[in-house]
Amino acid sequence: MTTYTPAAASARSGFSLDTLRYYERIGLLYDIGRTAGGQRVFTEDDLDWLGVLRCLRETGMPIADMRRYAELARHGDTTNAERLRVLREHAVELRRHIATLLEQEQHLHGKIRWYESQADGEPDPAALLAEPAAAPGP
Amino acid sequence: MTTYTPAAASARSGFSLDTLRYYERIGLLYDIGRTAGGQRVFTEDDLDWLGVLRCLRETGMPIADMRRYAELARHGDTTNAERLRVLREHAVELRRHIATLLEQEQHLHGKIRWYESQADGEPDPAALLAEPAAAPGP
DNA sequence: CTGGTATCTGGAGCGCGCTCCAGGTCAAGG
DNA sequence: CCTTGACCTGGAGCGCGCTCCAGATACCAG
Repeated sequence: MTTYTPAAASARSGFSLDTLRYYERIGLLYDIGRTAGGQRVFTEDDLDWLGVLRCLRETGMPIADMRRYAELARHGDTTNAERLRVLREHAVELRRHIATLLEQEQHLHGKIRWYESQADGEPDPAALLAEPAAAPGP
Repeated sequence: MTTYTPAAASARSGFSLDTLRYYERIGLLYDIGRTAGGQRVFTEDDLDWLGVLRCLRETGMPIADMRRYAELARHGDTTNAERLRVLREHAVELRRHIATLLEQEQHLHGKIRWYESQADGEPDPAALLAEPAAAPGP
């Protein structure tokens, strides 16, 4: 069974060493193996779990919620239904977030187009009176 | 010319009073009018500008960058080209961010489907040996 | 065995983006 | 007028998610 040193786990997961230790301390990582001397030993499964953490983290789940999820995961398959609930709720949140980003992206491109039109029509002095802070349209 | 009290500006912009004051202190808001007694008076243009700030903020632009943008805006139309550059760069960042969110959303739904399949096929004991931490597919 | 690098622990510190507070001033209704 | 609620300033405090540090220990190549 392949195992990984902390440095390797850090490289593969993309989390810093300090973050890995921090995650263990606060309960996001659990049952991490140790050598006789007390150094951490990461397994493939640990790396898979870190992948899950990365997904949740990157999609904006707060650490507190991730702790709840980790707690459920630690308690075995009897918590599957609850875990499903958590993930579904998070997916809804995520969708909302993406939606507002897409919306604001439109505004942003509206402003960009406005500036582009300014660059093109530069010699027109009347255009300079327009309000750059305002959205280009009504 | 319509003007707004701080409370009204807060309500319309969605920023708290404290945030509006904070934004003025750090230079995101500038040339905000005052009454004889020193109370702020917001104009329509100020609210438009707050809309811009909201867009940039919600799309994840750091305050430091917004200050740069505000500084440019404060210096009139001669900075249009630079402002355009800033917005374009931000739009690229934003696109990248949305892309990773959409990607991770797929992972998330993959995990959700996995849990759903567990719920359905519950009586199969072999399924319980599968690793919930791992992504369902390759 | 020895030296050098990797890792350990507990705890302090940091950067960001607000948010709250104290102690006072302003403005509008009665 | 006078009260009452909105607003003012400067500065401290906070929640989050790490990140850094000191001082000690573990592992491994030579």
